[in-house]
Amino acid sequence: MNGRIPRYLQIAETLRERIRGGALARGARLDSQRALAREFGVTLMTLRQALELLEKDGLIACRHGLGTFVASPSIDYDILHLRTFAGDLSAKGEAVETRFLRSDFRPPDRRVAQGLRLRTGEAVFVLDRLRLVNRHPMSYQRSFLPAGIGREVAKADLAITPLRNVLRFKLGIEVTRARETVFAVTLRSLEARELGCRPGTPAFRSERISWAADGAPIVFDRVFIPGDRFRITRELQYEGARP
Amino acid sequence: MNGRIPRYLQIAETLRERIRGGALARGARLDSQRALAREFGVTLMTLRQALELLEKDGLIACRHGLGTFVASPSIDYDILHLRTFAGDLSAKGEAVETRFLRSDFRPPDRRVAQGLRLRTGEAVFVLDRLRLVNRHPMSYQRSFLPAGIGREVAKADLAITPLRNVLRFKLGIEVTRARETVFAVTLRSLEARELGCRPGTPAFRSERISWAADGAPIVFDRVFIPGDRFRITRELQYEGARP
DNA sequence: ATCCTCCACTGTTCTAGAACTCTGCTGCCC
DNA sequence: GGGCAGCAGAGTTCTAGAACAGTGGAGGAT
Repeated sequence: MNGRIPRYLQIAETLRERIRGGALARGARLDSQRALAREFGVTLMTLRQALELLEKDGLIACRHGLGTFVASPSIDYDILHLRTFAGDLSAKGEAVETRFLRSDFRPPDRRVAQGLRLRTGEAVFVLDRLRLVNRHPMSYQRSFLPAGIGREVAKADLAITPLRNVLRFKLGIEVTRARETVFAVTLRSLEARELGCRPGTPAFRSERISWAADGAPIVFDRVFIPGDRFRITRELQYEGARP
Repeated sequence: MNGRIPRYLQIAETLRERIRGGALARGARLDSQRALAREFGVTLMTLRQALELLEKDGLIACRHGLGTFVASPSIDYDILHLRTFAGDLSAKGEAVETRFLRSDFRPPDRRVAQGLRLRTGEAVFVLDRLRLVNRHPMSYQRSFLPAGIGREVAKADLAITPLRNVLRFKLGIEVTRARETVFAVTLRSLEARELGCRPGTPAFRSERISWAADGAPIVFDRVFIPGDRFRITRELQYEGARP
């Protein structure tokens, strides 16, 4: 029956804001623990409780004798969870934003044509988007849709409406199955430019095909995510002998 | 240059022993934090540091106003994809071969030291192996083990005995839990040479920590897999209403 | 120039309390 | 009997220090 928030949680939140807001750049060193304790008017123990929280979240890294540093943001993606990428991120309290770049009708490459089961010569609707987490580019996503669906989708304002919602509410299409394949690649100049990194940067390339209930392929997504901003995590449990 | 072990680590180890040894049954309530602090002759703060460790390992659960309880080991049987990412490809009917490269005792880097919960200065047993599929190098694997375990493991003929079997049958250690994290990287010259590709080749780097039933870290595996030889695939099923 | 020792600064561990909240029970009051 | 106030005992948060331990640089010795 009490709205009281522990001091160390408040401090953690304040520091989190500073990092998120850019007041503390990645790799920067925070003030010493003693200085921060003075600034917040708490003891070392209390401040350290706050830091431990941030460290557990991977936002900072403490190094004995050196200082406390802002970790380069790397987002964990639990591959066993079925949530969409954006959903996973927003669940972690990050500010996720999708920026519409451009759309077009174009002939697909062979992988896309095969994935969407198109006849040769059939054009597809191409949709380029950029996902930002905490205002930093996180992934460059190019989606391909069959021309028939694409023509309907193109009428919607994709700058504000999520593609999934357009499919579900305007077209009544429900995605029920998907297959995702992840490759390790290096970025080429086009993707690197959009993501603000150098060509040759290591990255994940994810390709996902989504099917409707009737088995018709709906979307082919191709996503590029720089390796320094992302990682895939799995927790494994082995059954068997136990104490 | 110091074998000193913090008091809270010693206490955590003692409690771990009690749980492992059956002195504390699952679901049993531990003595109150104040009583335990008295018993070990430390302050509440120090004792709580020990409890936090055990809680993070999932061995105990603290409940405000009620007490501290030995966690009942909850096994997730619904996670059925237990095959490790970098692990056995043999199930796919490929001719898999493991080539022993070298082993050594060496000081670990920071990531390894942290993952294995080592004190600085403590050396680890390093084991380098190459996995070949159809006689082609597939992954370069470097495993790190705590020195105590490593000394026993080093006595085995690792060129012919799988590490997992050495742990299980010679040391009686059963891995019950693991966490795997996958990064996108480019290969550096050492790994590239072993794998027979050019430096700068895009690759997956997988890091896995494996824990025994009592929560002790056993192995830190670091695996490099060139991107042109491997990819991760997963099937997703969406059922009914989803977020 | 090179090595080494020392030192300042950093994070880390710990003491000895005090006051707080949360939970379940007990006993009073109706 | 039913409800509710209070209480005891549990975990939680916090103070104000002190001492320990790892790092890297400054300055002296060689």
